Amino acid sequence: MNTDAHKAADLIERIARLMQAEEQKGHLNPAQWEALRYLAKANSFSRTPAALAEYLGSTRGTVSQTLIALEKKECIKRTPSARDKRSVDIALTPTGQQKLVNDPRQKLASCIEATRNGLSLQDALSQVLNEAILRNKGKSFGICASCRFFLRTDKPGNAAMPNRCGLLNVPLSDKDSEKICVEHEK
Amino acid sequence: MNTDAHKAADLIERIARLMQAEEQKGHLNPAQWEALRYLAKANSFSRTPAALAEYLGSTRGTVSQTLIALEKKECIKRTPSARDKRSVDIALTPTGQQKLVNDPRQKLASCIEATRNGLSLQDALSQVLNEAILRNKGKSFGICASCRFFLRTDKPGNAAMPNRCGLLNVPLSDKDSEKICVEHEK
DNA sequence: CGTGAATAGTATCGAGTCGCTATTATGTAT
DNA sequence: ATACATAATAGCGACTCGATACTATTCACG
Repeated sequence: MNTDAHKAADLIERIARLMQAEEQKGHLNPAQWEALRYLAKANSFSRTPAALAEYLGSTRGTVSQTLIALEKKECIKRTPSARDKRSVDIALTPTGQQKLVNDPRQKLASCIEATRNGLSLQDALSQVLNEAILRNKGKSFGICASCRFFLRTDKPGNAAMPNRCGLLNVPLSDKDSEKICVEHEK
Repeated sequence: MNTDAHKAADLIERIARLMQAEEQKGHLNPAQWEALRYLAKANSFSRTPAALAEYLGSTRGTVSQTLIALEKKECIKRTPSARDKRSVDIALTPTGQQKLVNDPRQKLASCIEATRNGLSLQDALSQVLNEAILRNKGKSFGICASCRFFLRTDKPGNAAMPNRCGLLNVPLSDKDSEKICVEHEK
């Protein structure tokens, strides 16, 4: 049993492992990098320990520890949520944002660029991810603009917040609409 | 900066992470799974701690610990090498081989199969890996038959060992010729 | 041919991940 | 009002991983 699919699975894991070896070299480790990246592109409803755990396929306990480490390194700031008093809002600090400028992932991206296959690779991989999410009943973490709850309300009188989330019933700026969300559904 | 290549890099790491979450569930963890898989497909010259460390992009110290854990679980057996008295030969035990039958990686392979993109994905990813290896001056770990040191000697009188490795100067069976090797060069 | 340098592997330490099992605090449903 | 669900964290044990130090071989070259 050594199909193309198996070989491709092999390659995904091997590339990811070499990538992670790269990430380990700095002051942040792979889990911390992934958390930082997530926080940078998630909307405010999704910047919570629970959502991050879901995204990483991990547990709240583990993520809690990762966040403690990141806070100690002053990359993030945790504040009690106003919406839900059980919950915690996470925000990147300037230090955290600065880290992402030198994200080691860029090395992988540049290798992909060199093969000139980026677009087709992205397409094929997102199909694989969709399939995996479907099977694991996981969340898709798509951007708001592609969500079934997304409402484009284009009122001229409200240019700053032209859209809404129909699930949480909150206004969304154009910028928010391009961020990823825990509640995203196709 | 959010090119196709960046998105593809994102996807590789995210898929790998979900995969690793799957692997964590069993009695073996991701590093141990990768080691087991490597040992199953590496030729005997390549089943050493040093080669495994190179393959994983890790260090000898770390790999040494992983191997201790795997030996405790009776998945592998370590024996002093006859060739080089500093070195250690690693072999899978029947228990170790049995583990691989239920390799959680098969879930990923089956997701890839479902997209019917296995072949092109394999092709694109191996280009990326080659590029990454090139840049990191890493080893390619290809199969013997594709190596510049590989000699096909097709003597009728030696059907069991029809080939040779020109670097290590040893005979190779057809089966050996399909295994991966630390010394592989294109 | 012998000696110094490179190499193979291991031990050990500290920081951190990760699954697991509480535990506390808060929300929700009946 | 009470039971149940959910958000987060604390603490435990096994393990990874980088770094450093150490032993045993092997190799290169003068």
